Amino acid sequence: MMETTSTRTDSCAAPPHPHRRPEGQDSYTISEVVAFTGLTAHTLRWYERIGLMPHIGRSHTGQRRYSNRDLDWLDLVGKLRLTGMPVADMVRYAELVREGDHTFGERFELLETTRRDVLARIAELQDTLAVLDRKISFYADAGRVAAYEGEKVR
Amino acid sequence: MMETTSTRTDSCAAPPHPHRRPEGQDSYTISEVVAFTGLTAHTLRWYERIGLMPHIGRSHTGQRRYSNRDLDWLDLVGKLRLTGMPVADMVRYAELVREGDHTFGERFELLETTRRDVLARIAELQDTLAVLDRKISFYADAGRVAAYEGEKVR
DNA sequence: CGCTTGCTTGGAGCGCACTCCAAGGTCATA
DNA sequence: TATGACCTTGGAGTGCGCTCCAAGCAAGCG
Repeated sequence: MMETTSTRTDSCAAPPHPHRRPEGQDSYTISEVVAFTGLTAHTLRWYERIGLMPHIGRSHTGQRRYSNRDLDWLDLVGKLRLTGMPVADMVRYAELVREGDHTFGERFELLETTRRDVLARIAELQDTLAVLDRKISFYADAGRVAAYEGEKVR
Repeated sequence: MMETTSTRTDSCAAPPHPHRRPEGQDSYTISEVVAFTGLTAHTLRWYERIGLMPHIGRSHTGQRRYSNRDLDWLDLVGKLRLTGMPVADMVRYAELVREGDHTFGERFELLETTRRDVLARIAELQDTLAVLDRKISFYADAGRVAAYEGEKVR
């Protein structure tokens, strides 16, 4: 078997990074990174192609060797992805990082905007949760009483 | 102009349904529903085609006339959409509703599963928020000090 | 009557985020 | 040294959720 699709380990894993090797020996193959992140090798290569990752270091024969730093970046990308941030925006952020220190302000603003988006999203979800709870208790205790959908949803 | 793309009003609108007409006179054209929901007419027709909406009532000339009930259903669909629930699952739920009372159990379970998903999603987002906050304060008070990305992200 | 606006349909097209393929080179173990 | 797992590339394909198109019908208006 090759190119495993998603060896995503249980998400209730340990907090830090149990698998990482110390600085200096931090050189991971793409399949190791697949195992750590749950991303596919395809996706990792694609991230690099579109500029969402820096160019990854290579072995003497041209194979990718990821560093701890690369893994940290992937962690951040993973988090940002969870917020629903478009890949294009993350690429933009990556570009700002590559461009150097004079982009600090812009990066800061991008993060702040994202933060506000996340807060708004959480609020939306909590709103939805309320609707869901109402509907669930409706089903739970109205048992099977004439209860068609759309009835006092809100 | 026709087929406006997104006349989404500010989301801090009034809680109930300021625009609705009383039962008996609740007959809205597709463009009215577009204005209410922020969906496009295309999307509304598509929802109907794929079975996410029941077949909508028609005028004597075959034009769609939405009822308050239809609007309620669209509200629910909008909420479920916010949770990230796939359209296919919402269609499944719609089917269960059409199939009648004997699907109560299954509907209940679907809602409960969704509820758990939403809770998990909120937790994820809060986790992300913490990362974001850390990074933001890093940018804020480290000012412009050597601060490359991936540095102690977590 | 012609013009505009708004609605109808089936089917094609689009943007995003992957996802996979084909052809070939590399590495570790027996 | 040979087998098989793993890696490389550019480019094509997929699935989702819309999004749009073309052709045509119906109503209102000057």
